[in-house]
Amino acid sequence: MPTSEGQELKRAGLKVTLPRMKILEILETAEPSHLTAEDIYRRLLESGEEIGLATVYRVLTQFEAADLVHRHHFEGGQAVFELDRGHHHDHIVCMECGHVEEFYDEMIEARQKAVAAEAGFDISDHSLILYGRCKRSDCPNRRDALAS
Amino acid sequence: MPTSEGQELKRAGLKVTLPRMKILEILETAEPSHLTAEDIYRRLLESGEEIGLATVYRVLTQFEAADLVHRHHFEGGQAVFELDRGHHHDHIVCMECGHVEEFYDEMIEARQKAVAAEAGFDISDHSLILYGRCKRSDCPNRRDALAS
DNA sequence: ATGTATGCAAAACATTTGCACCTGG
DNA sequence: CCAGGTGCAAATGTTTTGCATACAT
Repeated sequence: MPTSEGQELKRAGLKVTLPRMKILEILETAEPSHLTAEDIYRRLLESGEEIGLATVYRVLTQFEAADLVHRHHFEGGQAVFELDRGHHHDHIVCMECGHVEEFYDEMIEARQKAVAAEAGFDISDHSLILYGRCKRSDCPNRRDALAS
Repeated sequence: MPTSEGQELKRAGLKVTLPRMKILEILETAEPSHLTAEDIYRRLLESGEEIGLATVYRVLTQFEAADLVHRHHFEGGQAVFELDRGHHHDHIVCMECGHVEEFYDEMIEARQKAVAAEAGFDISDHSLILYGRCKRSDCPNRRDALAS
């Protein structure tokens, strides 16, 4: 019985290997869903896998090329990776606790297109990130400050 | 007679030194107005100044803290710096030639605020970058591809 | 003078790459 | 079996830092 991970990999034209399976599995079950390469590496080690950080980067780069994941450059140096679940969205990042919230706004998307057309650009991608503070005390995912 | 650069530095609470003056001057007269630290370093060397790259980074970081400049993280690894001329705007970046165009859209700004409020965030900053291709043949500022 | 800024070289990081070995189909 | 994938270590590219010297006030 082929796993769903295995099928996804084949569909993407990638050989089904253990590192790729494991990394995909981590991305699929990750909570929160935005992880750095090191986050993934650490989780692999924790679950006893002998996978190198270089492989994590290589696999993530392949996944990105295959549109399985997106790479975001939030503030703080490290890129974060997120599984493409088919629904485009933008991000709000809490600079106090690192919590990431997703949103999608039809009007913003439309205005972006209009603005690009006006400027004579063919847009292939965009990045919209709001930085701020979530006022909730139950803020999950507390990690080192992302703030500059 | 104090130069305008000198006054700006004093206003920002920074001691008036030659490296700071020169770097501020480069930022003020830069065309295009988005420069990497290396861009600035190269221009300093070209005009015969003996200023280290480390100093360029230190000064830019201080300028950023003093809100004299903004630091943007376009794709391609290097941060780019831009003088704060008092008018907030977002960016369209051509992935073929690196040309950067600025835009401001009231509706997008308004929607961002609304979205943030809905999510319970206090927004302190945001980053909106559109990536694409400018179709013009007279595309200025041709540099190494920024594309991934 | 005196505390801060600077230059240089070395460190710190995130990420990529070379290469010998291992593995999936 | 054999192309491609992986681990490790070393290289890369950007940005930061330690420290002795130089400078602004």
